[in-house]
Amino acid sequence: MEYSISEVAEKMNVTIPTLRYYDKMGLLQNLKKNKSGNRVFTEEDIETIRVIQYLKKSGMQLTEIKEFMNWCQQGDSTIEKRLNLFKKQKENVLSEIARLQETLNLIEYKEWYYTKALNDGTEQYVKNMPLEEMPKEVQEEFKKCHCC
Amino acid sequence: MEYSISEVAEKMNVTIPTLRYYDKMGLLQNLKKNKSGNRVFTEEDIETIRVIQYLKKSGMQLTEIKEFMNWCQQGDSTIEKRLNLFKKQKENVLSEIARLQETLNLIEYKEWYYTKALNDGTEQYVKNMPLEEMPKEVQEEFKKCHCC
DNA sequence: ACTTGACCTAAAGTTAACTTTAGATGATAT
DNA sequence: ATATCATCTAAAGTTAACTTTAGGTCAAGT
Repeated sequence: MEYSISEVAEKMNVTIPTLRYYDKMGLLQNLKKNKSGNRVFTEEDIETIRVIQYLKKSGMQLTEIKEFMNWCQQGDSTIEKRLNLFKKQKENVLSEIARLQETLNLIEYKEWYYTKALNDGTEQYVKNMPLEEMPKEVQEEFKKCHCC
Repeated sequence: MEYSISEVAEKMNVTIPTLRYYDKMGLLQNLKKNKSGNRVFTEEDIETIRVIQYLKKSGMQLTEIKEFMNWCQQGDSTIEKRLNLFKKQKENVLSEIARLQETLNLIEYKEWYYTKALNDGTEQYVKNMPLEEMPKEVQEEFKKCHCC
């Protein structure tokens, strides 16, 4: 099955210029064109786009992704490099998740804080609430965060 | 306790120009200066910087964060707005975590894939491995992803 | 023959969040 | 008195990842 650029753009939720840009940057190294010069995407090209999107999410820049795509073209001699790359990106994603979890903790503290303020009709009481009166679910490290 | 800009930069792991930039953008609305015009940071200013960092992590832009800081100055009339903001950011962070978890699934599949390729000394076998021979831990959705 | 629609390229423009530069000021050390 | 240091401002520069613009090609429909 083959797809036009507009079909791929819709399917993968990117714009057409973005796909052209990726191609121009060398991220879609196996992408073919038909006789009138239009890009023709295969299932494999679409999988490549999916991988690009995940690698971006894992914190890689397009130039790094391009380098990875070069390695893929070079065959078995680059297997170890590629494995190491994925190991590194795994660490990256894990620490990113941890950081987001921490962010969630702050946000949940604030949610509790402003819910109480809304109930009271004023920030006054929750702002001055002694630590020991706060519920345990409210994260310890944010209990003193009353700046805003 | 009060801090100079360089102390805060080190403590909060940002550059001095970034702190000046945040101040100029109106994100540090209570920040004071001493008689010779130098910024003097209190604990509360530092907490504000911490909140800015988390709000950024939750996906907000600096202009949106500035608007939130304005609401904070406006007092009790904006409590509901602020609560709703945190509710929205919570959803944001949760879906961001979900997306990263999905990214992790792909990466773990690739880790498995390239570990096998490295053992084999070639991609050949793992690339052509029938689905049913793959370990269950390798996520269903990536079993067909052999593009790179 | 002509219009339309989907595609193309090359090049310039955009955006957010900084960073860098240049030049100035004030407090402290020699 | 002078040098050093940390700070300041305003303004210009940077970067990545697109997006937009301008002008052109090609195949299909009327």
